[in-house]
Order: sequence, then C-alpha cells, then structure tokens
Amino acid sequence: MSCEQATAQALKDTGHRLTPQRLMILSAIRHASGHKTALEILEDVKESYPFIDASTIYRTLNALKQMRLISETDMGGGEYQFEWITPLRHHHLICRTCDRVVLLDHKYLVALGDQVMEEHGFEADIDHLALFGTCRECLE
Amino acid sequence: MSCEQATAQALKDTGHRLTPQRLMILSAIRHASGHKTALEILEDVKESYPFIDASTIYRTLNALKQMRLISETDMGGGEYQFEWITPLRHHHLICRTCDRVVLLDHKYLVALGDQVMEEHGFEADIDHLALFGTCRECLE
DNA sequence: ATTGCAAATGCAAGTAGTTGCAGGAGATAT
DNA sequence: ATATCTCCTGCAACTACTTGCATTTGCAAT
Repeated sequence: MSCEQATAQALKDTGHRLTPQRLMILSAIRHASGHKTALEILEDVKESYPFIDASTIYRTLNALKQMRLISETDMGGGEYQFEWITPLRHHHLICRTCDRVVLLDHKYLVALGDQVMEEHGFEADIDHLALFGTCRECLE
Repeated sequence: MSCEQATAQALKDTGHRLTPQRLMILSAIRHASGHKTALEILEDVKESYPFIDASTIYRTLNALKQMRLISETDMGGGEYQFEWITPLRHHHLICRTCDRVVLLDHKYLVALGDQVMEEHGFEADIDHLALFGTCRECLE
C-alpha cells in the first residue's frame, strides 16, 4: 500500500531504521479499529513472529509517539491506549463513578490549541485527550 | 488546624476511616510546595513512621483522588505527580523536545469545562492538566 | 466499656513499562 | 559485494504501581 510506503519513508527521513519488527508493529496499529494497548499489539505481532520482545514494542511505540504518528492516552484502565493519528481526531470524557466513556468532538479543543499558540508560542499536540469527571447520569 | 479538621470530616463523611497513616500522608501532601510523587511522599512519611508500606500510600492517594482532594498528573517522568487541589488552579505545557515546562493559567480551560457541561452535561474535573507539544524555542 | 463489622494495613506476589548491555542487522559509501 | 558505522533487538534486571489475603483497627451501636 502507498500509505505504508509513506510511513516507511517518514521513519527513514527522521533517522530511524526499517526493520521487520517495526513493520509488523505498524501494521498491527494501523489495521486496528480504535485503540489498542501495548500488550494487545504484542500478542498481534507474536502471531506472525513469536520471538518479539515486549521491550521492542514499547520502544517502537515511544518512537512513533515522538514522531506523532500515534497517540498514547491514559484512559484509566492501568494500561495506555495507542491509536494511529488521523485528521479526524476525537477525545473522551470518562466518568469516574460509572466508568462510562463519552466521545468528545475535536472542535472543543481547537480554540484551546489556538490560544496556547498565540499566548505562549507553544504547539500543543492535542491528538487524543481523556478528561475525567462525572457524567450526566451520575450527577443525578 | 481547622483545615485539617475539615479534611478529617470530609473523609469520615464519605465512609472512610481516620488512621495515623492517612493523617501522615495528608500532612505530607498539604505541606509540600508543588507536586510530589508517591515515592517522595513515602519517604516523607517514613521519617516519622518507618514501617509504612508503599501500598498504603498508593491506596490512600487513590482515595484522595476519588474525593477530588488531590490531583494526579502524568507529567512524563515515569511517575505520577500528586498535588493538593486549591481554588487557584494551574496547568502545564511540556515540551517533548527539550522537556521544558511552561505554566498555563486555568482561564484557558474554563471555557472548555463550560462547553463540555453545556453540550454533554458532563462535569469535567479539570484540576491539573499536562499538555505535551513543542515549545517556542524548539519550533525554531 | 464491650462487641461487631466493615474498612485499612502490611506483606507478598503479580503486572505494566523502562533501562543497560552485548550481539546482530539496516543503511550508506565504497 | 564488502566494509563500516550506527541503530535496533532480545535478554535480564529493575522501577512504579496494583492486588489478594490474613490480621488489625477505627468507629458506631450497644
């Protein structure tokens, strides 16, 4: 696929190397629908290459995060959630009481990003946020 | 102090018990200037009571977080930062490139909280946020 | 004061993620 | 094709944090 080619080139351009392990990890994230944890990705890759080490997964995910190809989000379950970043961003509202998860449109965060850039010259990577709180139902 | 009394009462009112361990943990957080990690709090408490177990610290911090007396923030150093919540809130912009930390005033997040309440009836606990990105200097 | 029960503690074992290191394998230039 | 230079990998050890369990303790009702 051309999209895989582009990703491979992006890795090379930033001084990274293309390895079979990394291609398998990339494939596992891109072909996932929604978020995936590091250990889920590990299991996926193990199906085609059982000798992969967990540390390779974590190191690769960190590299992809630095390149802003994937987002890493703490959604409260003890494991980070990873997701391929697309132009269509979304965020989450997570209820501390009932653990319900509500989708939050990216439009609510565009203004924040713009203000932060204007006032501080800081480019905030608001790719996939999780905000905790109390949902409508649990507020009574 | 009356503030300690109020906190003690808040614990009891929510069905929690007052123990020497908890009082020591509370004191360690309240008398800290700024953020503290769980292990720093553990060391603090160990000075007056060396037999305290790390799991007690973590469990108490989670309870205080649920009660919204303290905030827990992932600031990227591998350890969570805990802080006593005051009416004067602040947030952080953290540069992924140079690790510089810039303060962000709470006013930028008030609008977001209001919108989330209006549109979703969700009360977001925006107590102490960390936004990652690239700072002015590292953008060149 | 005594009792009774739920909640908190300490301990030990377990999970998620990180790091140092030696050997192995991409990429580049010859 | 070969050599060289790094970066990457797998391994093992380690750190931060969580969880299950038996014992203890706060605290409310007697």
